[in-house]
Amino acid sequence: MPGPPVVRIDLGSGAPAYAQIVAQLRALLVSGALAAGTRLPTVRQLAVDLGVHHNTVALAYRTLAEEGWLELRRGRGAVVVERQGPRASSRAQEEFSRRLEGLLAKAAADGLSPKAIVREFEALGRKLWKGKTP
Amino acid sequence: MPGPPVVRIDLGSGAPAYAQIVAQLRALLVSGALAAGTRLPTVRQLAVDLGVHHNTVALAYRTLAEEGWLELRRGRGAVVVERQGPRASSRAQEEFSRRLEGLLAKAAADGLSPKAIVREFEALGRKLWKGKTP
DNA sequence: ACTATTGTACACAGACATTGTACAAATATC
DNA sequence: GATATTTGTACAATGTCTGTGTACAATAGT
Repeated sequence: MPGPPVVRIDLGSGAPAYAQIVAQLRALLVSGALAAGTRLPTVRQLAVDLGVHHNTVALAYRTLAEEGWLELRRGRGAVVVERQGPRASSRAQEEFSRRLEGLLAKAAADGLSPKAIVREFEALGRKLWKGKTP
Repeated sequence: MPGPPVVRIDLGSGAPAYAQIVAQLRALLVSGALAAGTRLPTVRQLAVDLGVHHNTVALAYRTLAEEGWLELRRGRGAVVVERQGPRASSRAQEEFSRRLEGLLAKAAADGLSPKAIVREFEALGRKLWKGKTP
């Protein structure tokens, strides 16, 4: 039986390390790959794996805890909890729309074809909603 | 005859102002809404419109100039030029994949339904490739 | 020629990201 | 049960990033 899925970050990507950790763990949480009850690696363990300071991982965990994904307790660790997502706000909708537009434009500017972009989108969609809301 | 399309940024969105300007202008450039030969507003004019410092706009313009979209000259202004986009690198492909995954997961976590997400994706696709590469 | 316009250079202030270090709460060991 | 270990947290220090104030350089207009 495998341990929890691994996180890999890309230093030198511009994006802050803690934000990359948050983004990747959130993807695993949304997809259900990290189900309620799962215990995450300790902040120090994951920090060593990624080559960053444990406070950087701690900040990522705290961010996810504030979103309702994790429960954090000293001495125990980080555990995934049941979570009822919020209702979609128009704020979130607009934010998503603008960020997606920027991302697609950047991809096109970098030479990715519309076909390749659509393919990637569909692949990620299957990955994220793997049997959740088909 | 209308002037060039307007840019609107959202301070308090977390994203840096100059990055928002870059992202929105790049979207207009990719879609062809800003064609070669078009003259952009001066850095000071756009800065006043957006409520930021002109050096902030200048940084955005310089970023787009380095990507090959604009030609900048003192006294003249910023003009859109013909641009041959690069071939897609695997680096760009991976970058896009990870950013898109993070964005989709964030949207899902914020309560957006898969249906709403797909709808937005298709709408933006039509907007960005309006008659370019169908 | 001279003035106005326009992008640029550079130093400064504040916010943010990461780290070093020490601490507090829970658990494991004996 | 006392004690050591494990685990998340608090906080200051440092370097980087963002945005601004101000002055300058190059082009255009008169």
